[in-house]
Formats: sequence, C-alpha cells, structure tokens
Amino acid sequence: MKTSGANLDNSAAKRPARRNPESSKRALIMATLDTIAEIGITDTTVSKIIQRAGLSRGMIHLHFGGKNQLLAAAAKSFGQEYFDELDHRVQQATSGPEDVITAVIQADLSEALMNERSTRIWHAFRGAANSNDGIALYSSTRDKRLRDTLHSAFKKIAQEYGEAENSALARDATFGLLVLLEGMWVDYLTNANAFSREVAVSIVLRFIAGLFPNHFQQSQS
Amino acid sequence: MKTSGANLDNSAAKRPARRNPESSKRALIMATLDTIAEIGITDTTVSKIIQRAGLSRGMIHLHFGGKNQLLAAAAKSFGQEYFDELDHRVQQATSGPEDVITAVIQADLSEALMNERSTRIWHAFRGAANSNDGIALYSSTRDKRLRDTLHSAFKKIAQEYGEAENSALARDATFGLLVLLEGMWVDYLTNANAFSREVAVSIVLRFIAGLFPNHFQQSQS
DNA sequence: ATCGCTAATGGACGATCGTCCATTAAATAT
DNA sequence: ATATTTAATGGACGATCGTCCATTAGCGAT
Repeated sequence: MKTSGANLDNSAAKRPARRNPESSKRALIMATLDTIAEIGITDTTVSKIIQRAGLSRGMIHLHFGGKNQLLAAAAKSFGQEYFDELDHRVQQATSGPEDVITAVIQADLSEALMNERSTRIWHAFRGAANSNDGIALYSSTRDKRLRDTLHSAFKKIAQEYGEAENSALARDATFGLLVLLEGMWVDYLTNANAFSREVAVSIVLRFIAGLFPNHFQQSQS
Repeated sequence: MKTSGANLDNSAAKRPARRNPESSKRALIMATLDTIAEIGITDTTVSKIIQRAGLSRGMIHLHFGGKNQLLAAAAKSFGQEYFDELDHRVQQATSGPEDVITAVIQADLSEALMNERSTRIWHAFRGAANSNDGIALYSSTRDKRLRDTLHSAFKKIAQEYGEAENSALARDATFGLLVLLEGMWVDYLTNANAFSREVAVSIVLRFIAGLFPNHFQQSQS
C-alpha cells in the first residue's frame, strides 16, 4: 500500500529489472504521473517520485537532466497515452463524419480516457503549463488534435446546410464541442462520484443536434 | 515592475498603513492572489507573498496561522469577489428568467469576471482543492451558487414545454450551461489571446436555444 | 508622561527541496 | 579471465521551504 507493487512488475515481466535504461525511464514517468494524480503536482517532489518508482535518487538527473524535464517527458507520455486510446476507439467506427464525431464524444467521456487519474493529471499539467515551457508543449496537444479531427468532420456535415453559414457553422460546432468536453473533464474532476457519463453524452449530443437539426437525433424525444 | 506599487496604495488611500490588522490581512490576501496568478500556486511561497505585500515574515502566521489557511482565506475572498461582481451585473436585469440567464452568461464571460488573472487563480484553486480541504470549501462555491440561480430560472422556462420533460429539461440545461461556461474558462486560460467573447456568448446561446427553441433566439439566422 | 496591549518585525530553526558527483556494479568486449 | 563501458547508486551540498518566537514599536488608557 505504501510504495511497492506497481513498479515491481517490470522485474517480473521479462526480467529487465536492472541495467535497462528504457525500463527505468518508463518507471520514472509512470511514478511521476501516479504521484501527480495522487497528491497533486505541487507536492510531487523528486523524493516522492523515486520512492514510488523504487529507484535511486540520481536516476532523474541521469536520464532526464532534471525534474522539470522529467515532468515534460511525463506530459508528453500522458498525451500519447490519451491519443493511443482515442485513436483506437475512433478508428473502429469511420463510416461517416457523424459516426466519427459520436465516437470521439463517447471515447472522450469513457472511463478509459476520462477517469480520476487522467483528469487530475490533465488539470495539473494545464496549470503548470503557464510556468513550464516543456509541459506547455504537450499539454495543449489534446485540444489541437481533437480540433483538427472534429473540424474536418463537421465541415463535411455542414455542407448539407445553408451555404452562407458553412464555414462559421463548422467552426462554431468544433469550438463548442471542444469547450463542452473540456468542461466535462473539469466537472468530473470536481465531483467524480456524482458525474454521470450517460447524462454527459446526452447533453453533448443535444448541443450538437441543436446546431445540426438533421443529424445527431437522439432516441428520446 | 518588481514588487512595489500595487500594495503601496493602501498607505496612500487613508493612511491605515501601519497598525491596522484588517488592512494587513487584505494586503496579504491580495498579494497571495496576485502571486498565484503570476507564477502559479506551486511557486507561490511565503517569501514571495510577503515580499509582494511589503510586509514582514511573521504576518502570515500571526494573522492566518499558516500558509495553508492564508490560501484558504484567499480562496474565500476570491469567490466573494466573483459573486459581488456577478450579483451586481445580474441584479440589473431581472425582468424574467430568460434575462437572468442571459445576464449570467454575459457576466461570466465578461472581462470583469473572466480574465487572465481570475482564470489562472480559479484553475490553481481547483487543482489545490484535491489536497487542501480549506481551499476545497470555497473553490466549488462558484458552481453551486451558479447552479441554484440557473436551475430556478430554467425551471420557470421549462414549464412552457412538455410536461414529461420539465424536470429533466431544466436539470440538463443547468448542467450543460454550467459545463459550457467552465469549458470557456479553461479555453480562455489556455489561449487568452485567441479567445473571442462574442463567439463564446454566441455559442452558449446557441446551445441554450437548442434546448428551448421558443426562447433565446439569436439575431443571426 | 507612563503604562499596557498588541500589531508588527525579522532572524533562527529544522526539514526538505533539487542538483550533482564520486563510487559501485552489471553487462559487454577483448 | 580481464578490461571497458555505462547504468545505477546514495549521500553531500547549498538553497529554500514554512513555522515559530523573542523583540520592537505604535497606539489608547490611565
């Protein structure tokens, strides 16, 4: 319960226990993310990280050059974790732009992506991005990639509506949906127990349906 | 540009410069908020706070009992600042629930409430609430009061629609609007320069209009 | 003018921060 | 078997953290 367990499996996996720099790097990054999720980035110190990883003190400076660069690497890894899972879920349903958007919404609000750990880490990196340029590089990645994916999908749908609004409609829908999803993450962070994923998906779809009345019809009247 | 200026006006205002505990408390709280907004809550130390306030080191322990309790007091003060301004703006337009909701939206997205300083402080307190119970008490106040105000307004409007959906409609509208506004604050925090308040208001109103087609009509088709 | 109260001061304190490096040890090359 | 290379160790280091308190100084009461 203290600090052992999560990091010992790398020695049980394939016996790369020692003398494996890549394994050590990953262990440090995972320990960093877990620590941030548990006690916040303010209380995440070098001592806590190496204690959780079960490694020695000098590893951080050896492999990353310092704490800030470890944090930046952790932010990058966290972003990649998110997109690996997102892409895996969205790729399965690409029969049309409407399905892509629905898949993104459901994926972003799924427990695999939006959980207590990820929302805390996401929030911590967001706040730290103001003073840590290394983190800032990767903390906004989530938005940019989501923005591109959604924007291209919305543009296809918007073509079926009025010509004069095409550009503005796709732009507003992208921005609104992104903001809505961001707000959902914040809301989940504040009170995860009272949060309902079903209600969240329903509300997001209602918002989109308001912009595109001919699409995104919901089952309930 | 360094640390003087902002806090010297309390001596120029009414000459309560010294020997005034209330003035000292306020100066410490303001210095705390300004420091958090400028360098983040992680780097906000006792030394930085008292340096900015131009006071002595022992004041924090004397008036608040410690740094954590000063942070909690700052969170409370920040929440009150927000509601004082919000109430002032909403009270001016209370001709109906529709106007109340519109006023809340425009107020929450106005520069007086949603600016770089407030979004950074709000974000910092949100993150610190996970580990600081004193902050947690006041950090979610914004949501709760907004929720009550909006929910009662939406209930009145929802009565004009289908009976079966009245309760769910008002609840979803409140939740959705709150989430949307939270997301707007996050979006403003990430890129304040590219943020457009007009677009934000427009999108929020479009979302509400999607739920209540007979209300919240926008000028543009 | 003197006393009493308390706001205010600023240095001391131990703890902890992040960085760094001399040393150890494991894996590879000779 | 020996030498070389380098991942890994863990303690030392100065800086800074937040807390605390002996002391100073301003203000009202007597």
